[in-house]
Amino acid sequence: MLSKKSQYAFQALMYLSEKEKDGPVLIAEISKKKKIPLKFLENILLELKKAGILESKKGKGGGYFFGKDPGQVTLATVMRLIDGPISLLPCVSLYFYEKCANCDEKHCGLRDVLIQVRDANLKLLERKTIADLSLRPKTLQALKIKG
Amino acid sequence: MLSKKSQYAFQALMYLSEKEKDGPVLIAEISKKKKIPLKFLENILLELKKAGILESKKGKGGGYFFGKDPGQVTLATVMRLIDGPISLLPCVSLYFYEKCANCDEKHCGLRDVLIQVRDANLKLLERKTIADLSLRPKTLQALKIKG
DNA sequence: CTCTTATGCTTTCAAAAAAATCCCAATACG
DNA sequence: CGTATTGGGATTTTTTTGAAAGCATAAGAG
Repeated sequence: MLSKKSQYAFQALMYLSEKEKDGPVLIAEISKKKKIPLKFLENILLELKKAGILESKKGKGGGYFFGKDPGQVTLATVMRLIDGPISLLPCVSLYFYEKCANCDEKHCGLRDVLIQVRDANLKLLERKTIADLSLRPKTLQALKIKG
Repeated sequence: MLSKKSQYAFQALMYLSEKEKDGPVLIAEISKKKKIPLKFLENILLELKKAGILESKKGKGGGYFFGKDPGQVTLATVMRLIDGPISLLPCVSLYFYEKCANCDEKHCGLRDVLIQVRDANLKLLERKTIADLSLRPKTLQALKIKG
């Protein structure tokens, strides 16, 4: 399961993505609109900034905004940043690999399945970006039908 | 990520599956062979028993054994039993559904993606069983080549 | 019937992680 | 300068996880 922290991160990123054209957005505004505890949100945004996903400006007219194109920020990147491994066990993780305590990886049936699970997840999470979360398929469909 | 508890559960189930023909297996034996803390393992096996996956017999010649065919016990079942939801958020869970605090499900792009992720996971985890963990593809391949 | 061998069940404890809060420093702008 | 806003660590609270202890219960052997 995703932690509250990464749920908040996604909500904040979606909000920022929608407001992208309006310039910097205040933490307080996101906090209020998305009902995220203010100080917790501060930490989250800071972490996203350190990773280069967001940027910020202090003082009047300041706030947070994207440091890179929301269409370039994958869900997998955000999840790894905030929650760590996407894999179900460290022994199948690409970015956070750790050897199993008590299992021979060459003969572990569980590992084989978890690698398949990992790949299925990555196939989706590495493709989908923050931009995809706002431009939803259903919305696009609706537009198609209308147009 | 899977908890230690469900890792232990899978290891124990794999061990029991291999020893199925030898009759009941002692908790202590599993604990020793798989290096799982004894008392922790007791609780895990008990939980698996309550779910009908395992059965047990007390006294001399007692121990744990399968209550149903290992080929009928899916990984998804075990994971839900021990760790809870397989989905990344409760709002997309089939067995542990809970409404999102602050998002309109009909217009949540994140939810759409997480449903896809859930389905990709279930496709694998509902198919694979404990029996599959022991009878590994590579082993079968080796047998094919030999035979 | 009672001794031995096992599991059953509740409770408790400790450690770690998650979530939230607090404080003050740094920076930008007018 | 003074106000608005983020920076960033320290701290606290809560929840979850991992593990252990202890006594209860059941089954079989003799």
